[in-house]
Amino acid sequence: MENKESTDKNTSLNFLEQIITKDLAEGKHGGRVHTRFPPEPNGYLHIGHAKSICLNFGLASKYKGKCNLRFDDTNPTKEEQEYVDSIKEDVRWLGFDWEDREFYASDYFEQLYEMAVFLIKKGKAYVCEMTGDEIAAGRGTPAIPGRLSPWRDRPVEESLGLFERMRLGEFPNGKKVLRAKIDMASPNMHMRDPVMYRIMHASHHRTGDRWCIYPMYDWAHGQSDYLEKITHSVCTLEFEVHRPLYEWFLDALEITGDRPRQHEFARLNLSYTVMSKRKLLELVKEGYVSGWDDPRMPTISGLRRRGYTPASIRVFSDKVGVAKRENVIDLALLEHCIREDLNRNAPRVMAVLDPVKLVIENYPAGQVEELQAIRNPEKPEEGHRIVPFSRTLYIERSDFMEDPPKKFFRLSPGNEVRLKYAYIIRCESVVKDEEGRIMEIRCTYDPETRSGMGSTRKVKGTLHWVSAGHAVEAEVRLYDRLFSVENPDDVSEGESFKSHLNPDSLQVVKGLLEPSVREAAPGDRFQFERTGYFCVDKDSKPGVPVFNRTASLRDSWARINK
RNA sequence: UGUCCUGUGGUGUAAUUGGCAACACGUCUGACUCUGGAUCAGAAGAGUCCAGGUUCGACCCCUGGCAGGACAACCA
Repeated sequence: MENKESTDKNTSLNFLEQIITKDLAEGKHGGRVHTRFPPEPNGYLHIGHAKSICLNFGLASKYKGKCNLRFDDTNPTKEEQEYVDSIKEDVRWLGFDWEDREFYASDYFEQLYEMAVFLIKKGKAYVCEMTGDEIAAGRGTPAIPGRLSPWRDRPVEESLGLFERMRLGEFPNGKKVLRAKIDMASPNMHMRDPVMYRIMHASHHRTGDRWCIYPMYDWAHGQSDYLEKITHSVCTLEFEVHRPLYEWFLDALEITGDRPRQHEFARLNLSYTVMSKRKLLELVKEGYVSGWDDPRMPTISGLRRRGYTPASIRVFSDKVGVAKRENVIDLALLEHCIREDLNRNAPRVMAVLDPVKLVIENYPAGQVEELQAIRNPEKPEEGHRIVPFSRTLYIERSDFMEDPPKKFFRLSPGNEVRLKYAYIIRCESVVKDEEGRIMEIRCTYDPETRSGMGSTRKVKGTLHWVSAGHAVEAEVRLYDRLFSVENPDDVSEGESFKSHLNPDSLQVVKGLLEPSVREAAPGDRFQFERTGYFCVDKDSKPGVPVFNRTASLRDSWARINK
């Protein structure tokens, strides 16, 4: 029974793996598996792209194949070198290696041009002189067939000549296009004589001004796959309707042997998150966030800055799975993945984010003890850190209650708790200001109970603390979900997704931390004891470190309390 | 009143290709702890969109519905 289950787990393949396994078994592609990750360099990568990256590179490595990085740079007006650089950085950071296979659709412009000439000669493409509006109008609607272009049956030689002159720059933008001659009555809109080339007098981030005609996605993509000998061209569901066209071009080019096949999977959606580049760009441009790498953004760079690890994102992508049905993944799963990673790997540090002073009346003024605290209980081999202890400390305001309910195990008048790594203390009295706000908690300690002394006394609660005279002040940014509703895209007519922005998604507090964080460098991650996981921000200044909250610890007391 | 795709616990993914549904997240109990985190133990929660059919037997096959999504850029 147990054996059966474990075998099941091992043999349980997702649908793409099943396709590949079958292809391999049938001897397709000569036993090769070759995938590609093909971003357009028109923005920053987000967690949805991470899924695609993990999928494509993961499939390749699982089946001992290769995965290319290919920039789909066929629209110079939207693309920039900055994006190319950030994409490369993000893919690398995620832990994937495309080796020497960094390709660009723009590398194939010449070959694509030759292929187009071939199609014209075969009578399968023609130069059309209708305006954009005319083409759109002539295409019809999904239910109504389109009309034939008046240029559809012009002589091959004429199209050939015109196409060459398009390339030479003799015509202004929009004056002519090259269209595939397919079927204006097809129920599939993409088959109604799709545009293959448009005239764009724009300089390209890689080819400069060498070209003024640029291939459309459908024309460039499949052919690029073919030229790179891709076996499995994996893309998202919205390209499903493009597949017949993808096949048509390959057929028209009379490619009969080993050709790429397109397969679609459902893109990732995350609750409390928007994923479209357009919307993310809007948040950036209109200043709702500080930039593409704002720690609240679902971009790879945002998650990185927030403190997510590459491994946690890879694990997430794995747990999310692949299928063809639309999905909305619970943000809690992503959070679970980073907690799991950081709980195991992040060193601990004590921090007080909402401090209240605590004075130990019977502890000698001026005395300082250097206590040993374990760096990471999950990794004892990492040893200890030193934490100074003194008469005046700060504890978390929420760790004290004057009138505690039954199951409150923290500090309250007359009650005892342990200060982590230090002593058992008892609360003797509280000092308040005129408004009744607690200003100071007065305690006594039991000198026999220092950690490691082997005291057998038991208390129900343990508090974390920081020595007032030694604490390091830090800016601590507490992040919460960017949107306050599960599906921000679900808006009523005329409303914007921005109406669902969470006004409390960022709260900045001044925290007090144990002095060991002085050595922390940007990118370092910690678990603040009893609080959550934090990452040192890239903008951190030497004197006052800046921390981003990666995730909070689950507060069971809050759960009991509610 | 077009074509294509998809419907399995709250969420996501499985089910050896026909043998009465498993795993993960989440939720809820409890135990333990020098963090009430972590860990450990346990529970609730779907009978697989609906209706027929084939079959000894259907999440899986067939028929017909229904629901959701994609597609009408010289974007990708």
